[in-house]
Amino acid sequence: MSDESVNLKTLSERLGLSQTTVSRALNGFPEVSEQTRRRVIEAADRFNYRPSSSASSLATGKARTVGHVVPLAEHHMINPHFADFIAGAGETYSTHGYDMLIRVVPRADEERVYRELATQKRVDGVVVHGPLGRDPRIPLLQSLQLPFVVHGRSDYADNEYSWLDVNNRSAFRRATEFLIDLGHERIALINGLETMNFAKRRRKGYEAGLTSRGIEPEQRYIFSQDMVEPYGYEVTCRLMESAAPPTAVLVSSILPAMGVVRALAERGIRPGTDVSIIAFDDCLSFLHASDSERPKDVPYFTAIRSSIRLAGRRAAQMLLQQIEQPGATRSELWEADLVIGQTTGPKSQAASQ
Amino acid sequence: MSDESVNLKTLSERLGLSQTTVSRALNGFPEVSEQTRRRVIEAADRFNYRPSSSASSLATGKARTVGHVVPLAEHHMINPHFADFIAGAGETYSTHGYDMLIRVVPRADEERVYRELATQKRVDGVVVHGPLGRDPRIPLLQSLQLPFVVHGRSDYADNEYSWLDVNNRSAFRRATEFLIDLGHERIALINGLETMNFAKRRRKGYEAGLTSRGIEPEQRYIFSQDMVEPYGYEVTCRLMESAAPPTAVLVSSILPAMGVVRALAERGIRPGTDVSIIAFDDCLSFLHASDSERPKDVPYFTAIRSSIRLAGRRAAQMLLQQIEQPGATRSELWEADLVIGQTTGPKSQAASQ
DNA sequence: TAAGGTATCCAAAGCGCTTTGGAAACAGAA
DNA sequence: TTCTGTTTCCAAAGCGCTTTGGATACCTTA
Repeated sequence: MSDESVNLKTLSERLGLSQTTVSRALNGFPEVSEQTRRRVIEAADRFNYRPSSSASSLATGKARTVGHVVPLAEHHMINPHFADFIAGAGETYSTHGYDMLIRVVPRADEERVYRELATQKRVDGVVVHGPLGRDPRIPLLQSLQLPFVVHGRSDYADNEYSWLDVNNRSAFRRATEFLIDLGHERIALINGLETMNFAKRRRKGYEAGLTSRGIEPEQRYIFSQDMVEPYGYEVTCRLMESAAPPTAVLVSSILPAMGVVRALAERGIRPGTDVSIIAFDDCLSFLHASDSERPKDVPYFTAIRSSIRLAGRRAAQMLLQQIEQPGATRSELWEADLVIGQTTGPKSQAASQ
Repeated sequence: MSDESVNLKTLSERLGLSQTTVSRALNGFPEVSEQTRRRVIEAADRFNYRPSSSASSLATGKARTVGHVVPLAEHHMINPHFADFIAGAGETYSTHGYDMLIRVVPRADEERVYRELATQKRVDGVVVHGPLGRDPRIPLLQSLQLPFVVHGRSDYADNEYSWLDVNNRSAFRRATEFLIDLGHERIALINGLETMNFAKRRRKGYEAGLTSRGIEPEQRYIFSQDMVEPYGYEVTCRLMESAAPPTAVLVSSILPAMGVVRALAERGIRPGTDVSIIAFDDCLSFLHASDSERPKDVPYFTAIRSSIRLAGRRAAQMLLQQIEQPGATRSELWEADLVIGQTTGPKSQAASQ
């Protein structure tokens, strides 16, 4: 079928054409007749020709690759939400002929890695994950002139950059008010680490919800940690042993929420009946039924929902757009949906005493 | 500090040396004096010089990149275990100066993508995820001469290739026998999709365990689906409503196992006391406490445990080794640990009637 | 002193592609 | 017929690196 390696040179020789013409025919330039173009394309896939990516990116200066630098947390936890975001972004890249480059590095090496990616021209742009309060990566990338999109936001009032975020504040405020309207007053917040910007905004929303209904936020109901299952479990155990256990909890992710459910189950406390739970649901694929065709019945968790996979898709689109026509920074703020499931209900009589 | 773009040419001009010498100094060749080498290295990082990756891979023919092709299932589920595997592999790549390239593509495009990666010389090797019974990717990659390591195994008796796998059969056999020795007889298997090779081996192990103790496997206790949380929930609901509900369940992943717990909790059935559960635990980071320093107390799930993150690390090492000295295929079969937690116990009297 | 080794360095030829600046061929217009 | 404009193609110069095949200087040794 095909020989060793067909490159532009051998292909053009076989066709009796110059490399220029073949290259132009394949890349859709107008200065080649339709007839030869067809001939070239036909030969190209008969000989299974694919341009060497390193050669073309050397020649063009474009890598047709975007980078994702994922910091390795101290305890080597990798954010579980990451997989779905990556899946979404990856779909977009694939359909646009881009590749995804991932570097897993310790926090301390991040800056070096971004510098490397930029000066090596390894990637045409990057997606920034998990922005901090005033994230140093943002000015860094700006100074490196590397296009980027932030998934989330950082607190730079004066600084224009592209981001895609969920309105965490309003989502948590609405959820809190929803619980209060059900009669709940002692509402716990099981939040993520507040070094993450989104966690801070979520607490703000929660507090705004409480104070809007005349309830004073209390420190003993607020928790902040890595969003893993055992965290939800342990916090709930402690809360339920405490003097005035909450009648509702607001949880920053489905993962700790499952821990909450487990802790309650051990104590015979029924979610939705005895204690209400609202979780932030990133629509992680492994927590949802895989046959998406089936008509949805009432979901288990009452949740504030926003698909992280769609976010990945959209963030990737925004980045590609920015790469292809530089300069235009654009941002999007998504509202999350409040979806009523089985884990919320009016404050129970038992708990109210 | 530094000008526009420093490349080999400008750097060597500033140093008053040839490109050859500078290149050799930086790449540790012996034919350059230690003195000039130091001078070159010092200048290189003063000017923030980094060789263009496309140029060097064009010149050397090596991409210093490994590929992971992740197939997009029909229902767009991305395997949750994937994130931790990738994290492990990514660490290894980073410390060895390799990059990780990920392509998320529909199943139907996989072959084309592998061909592309190989003929473009985009990557030096690939990791194959989730091998099927007789996975066509294996002969394909062999014919493409692209180094690869399979995470898992495929059923090619005659065919030598590198793989890294957990001994799923023995793990599930041991777990089954453990349950039988606790007095259980009606043991359900909540398995993954049997198109995946590992799921088949797990069922074999389960059946071997049963028959070794004189129990006939029964179809009604065996389930096979995508390993998501709702799957465990629904199957358990059905099982518990059935005429002869199992007194123990063996679950192929922690994710459906959480669904099992949820279904039991709803019915007031206590795991470990009324019904025993053993789950296969890939040590997913988001299900474990993030402070790994803390002395472990008894884990919640009794589990057959094997860290998928370590597997990722090891698979990456094996691949890099194979890339750097081609030809040597090597394989490893890991035994999983049976870790006793709180979800197993002797068959309860209530259930035995 | 000359011959032979060795330690340093360099010019130039690729790697496989894109793209600039024509050239050739052919058409229609003067 | 000659001139201008189009269409279609090409030769050659990069892109930034590695690497081959010397060259040059500096020591040894006979």
